[in-house]
Amino acid sequence: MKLSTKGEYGLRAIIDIAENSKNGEYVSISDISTRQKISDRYLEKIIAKLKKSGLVKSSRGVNGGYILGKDPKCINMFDILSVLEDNIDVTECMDIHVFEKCNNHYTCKARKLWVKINEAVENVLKNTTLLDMIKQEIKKGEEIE
Amino acid sequence: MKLSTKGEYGLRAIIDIAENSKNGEYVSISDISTRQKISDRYLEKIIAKLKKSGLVKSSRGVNGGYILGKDPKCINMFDILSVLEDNIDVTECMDIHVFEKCNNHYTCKARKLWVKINEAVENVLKNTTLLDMIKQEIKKGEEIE
DNA sequence: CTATTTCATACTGATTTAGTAGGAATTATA
DNA sequence: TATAATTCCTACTAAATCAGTATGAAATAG
Ligand code: FES
Ligand code: FES
Repeated sequence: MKLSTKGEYGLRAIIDIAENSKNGEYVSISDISTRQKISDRYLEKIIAKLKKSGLVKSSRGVNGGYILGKDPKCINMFDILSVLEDNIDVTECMDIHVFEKCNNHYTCKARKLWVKINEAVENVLKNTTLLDMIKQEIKKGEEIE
Repeated sequence: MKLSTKGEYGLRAIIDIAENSKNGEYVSISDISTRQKISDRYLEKIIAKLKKSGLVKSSRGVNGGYILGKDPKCINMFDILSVLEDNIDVTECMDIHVFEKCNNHYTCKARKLWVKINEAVENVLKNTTLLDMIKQEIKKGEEIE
């Protein structure tokens, strides 16, 4: 039940972009990779997916890099992770294309749980925006730290 | 973000046991494997985990097999899946033992999402009992099928 | 022109997954 | 007591996936 590093690194990367292109500056892979301590070659490949989906836009050449493709409050976690992860469902049999795999799709009791888990996860993902992730939460009593 | 077959098969197996040992009869691996269409050798290994954790009890020899170790309403999905899956958290860094892995555990913005997902999944798992899974739901309008 | 950057494609070692295999121990029943 | 049915225990393995490398072309600012 684990996310791949693509999902993990990719989310960290887009958060990094959101935080570091505040003045319209492009954020380069090398910057992200040093800040996030992730292999730059690997990051390239991961960010390519974000690019392809339109979640980020790019500029080549000197001072190039990436910026968000949309307003951070219009990007939610489901958008991001479904691009990064090959599939986001808990089991194969949740995928309509492989529904024959199960011995008895329609009566299978286990299926009820997969549905519930999927719903719960999707609910979190769709209701959490990129803005939610980057905004500072001011909580009382935390000044001490 | 996918469950392993251990989790999938294991849950189907314990549901099968719950449904087929109604009169105190032990349910054998070969019965489960033919009903569920899962390799019996593989099932052996999976059910061994359930046995070890006390979720099922076994009897060797002729007419042997497995029965539930507890009342199905006292077994929840978290109990079952945490025994079957090596880890149930969405990312490594949710594991306290590997918290150094993250570049900055305390300020990492991505972490907020991992926490939310984990909470949502745990909530479903802990609030769904084995009894919930096996009981027939009578819904109006389904007699037609 | 040159340095810097993304973009595209192919390759690879390590790890994990999903099983298999062989046989010992236990038990009901005839 | 012999036998068949069952769990139990440990080791092995082929295939797939993961995580990352490698190479170099294309674009662009200065
Ligand atoms: S529907 Fe896939 S496990 Fe049953
Ligand atoms: S705490 Fe693990 S990704 Fe940040």
